[in-house]
Amino acid sequence: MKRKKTPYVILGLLSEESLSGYEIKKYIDIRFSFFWNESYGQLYPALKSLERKGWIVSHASEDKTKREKTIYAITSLGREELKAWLSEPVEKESIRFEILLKMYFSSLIDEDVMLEHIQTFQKNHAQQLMILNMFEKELQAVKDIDNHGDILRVIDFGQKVFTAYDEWCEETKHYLETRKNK
Amino acid sequence: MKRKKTPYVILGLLSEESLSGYEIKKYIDIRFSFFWNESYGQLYPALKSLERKGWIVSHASEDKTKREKTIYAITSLGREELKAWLSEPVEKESIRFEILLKMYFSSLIDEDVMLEHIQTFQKNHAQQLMILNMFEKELQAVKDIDNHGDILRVIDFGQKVFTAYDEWCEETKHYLETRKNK
DNA sequence: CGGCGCATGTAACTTGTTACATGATTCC
DNA sequence: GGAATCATGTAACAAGTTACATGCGCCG
Repeated sequence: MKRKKTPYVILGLLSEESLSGYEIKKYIDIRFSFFWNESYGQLYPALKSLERKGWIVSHASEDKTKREKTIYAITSLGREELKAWLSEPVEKESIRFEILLKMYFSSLIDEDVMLEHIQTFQKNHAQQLMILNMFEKELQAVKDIDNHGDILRVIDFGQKVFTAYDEWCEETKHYLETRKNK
Repeated sequence: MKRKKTPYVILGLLSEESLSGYEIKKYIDIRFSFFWNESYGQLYPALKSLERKGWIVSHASEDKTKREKTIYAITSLGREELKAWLSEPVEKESIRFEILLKMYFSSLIDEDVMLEHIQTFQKNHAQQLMILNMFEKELQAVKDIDNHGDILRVIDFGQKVFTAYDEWCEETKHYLETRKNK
């Protein structure tokens, strides 16, 4: 059974600090983007639903000089539910790599087109790897965060995987170049 | 804009040989499982829709000793559409790694529970890697398939990535063990 | 003759994306 | 004053999963 996971990302982030919906989205886009994504269409309704269940509570922002926003805070019930979910087995992820599908059937198209695809894929992920390396450096500077080590482990996952991608791209480009010249 | 990709997997497989819906599903489950998946709920309706568009045609199986099945074959129009899709840029994949989300917030739960998660994740992917290694050996034995090299490239992707996963798991297990004993 | 795999399908549901709307505030 | 970003939302749509139904053919 596929369980909705949006509520738990929200709970996770709110377990660290109270945030508005907009801030949660920002947070996910910046920190989690390499392994997670959420759209507003999922996020805002999920916040409403979590509040109805009593897992989170909202209050207006205090800084009256700025535009008011709705800040959400986790409740102790929400914290319990989060812990319960964290303890549950990880569901099998269903991944779809369009690039591999195209590579698999690439004999049907021009090598140069496939090379273009690989090039773009490689560039995109090199970019992501760079960002991760930056994050890692930043994190190593400030060691006072409590889940410092856990975050570094998550970043390391990205670094390992994106490095693997890069190597694959290099080899595959070479393969396609060779195939082209015969 | 997110385009449905099920039709193109079907077209791809049918570009190699004519198959029934059931066979297509089998094929994807076995050969593509590490980077793609389809459910019958997507597959059968997609076949109907592709036939209506004239991208594929169906005919009853010939072997009358066995139970009849509907075999689909790609049309030249379908082949053109497949090629057109293969040439289009690869869309950004939206990946969600539940294991990383749980790792990120793992300070909230017992180390042993998280270790269990990692253990399972590692075991599952080690299994997949083994299967890929098997496939690779099989493929290297029979070199007469036309897109032999492309398939090997796809397999290599899986091998690289799953090896990266395994290393990450080892290091993360070690990290959690250390964290546990302090 | 019972169970498993072959074979095809669909309805109900859940999940996720996109596009749009609205208006405030900030920065140049 | 106009563009960008902050901030919150929703309706319509698209995509994907699950659970179920049905029946054949083969093997032990």
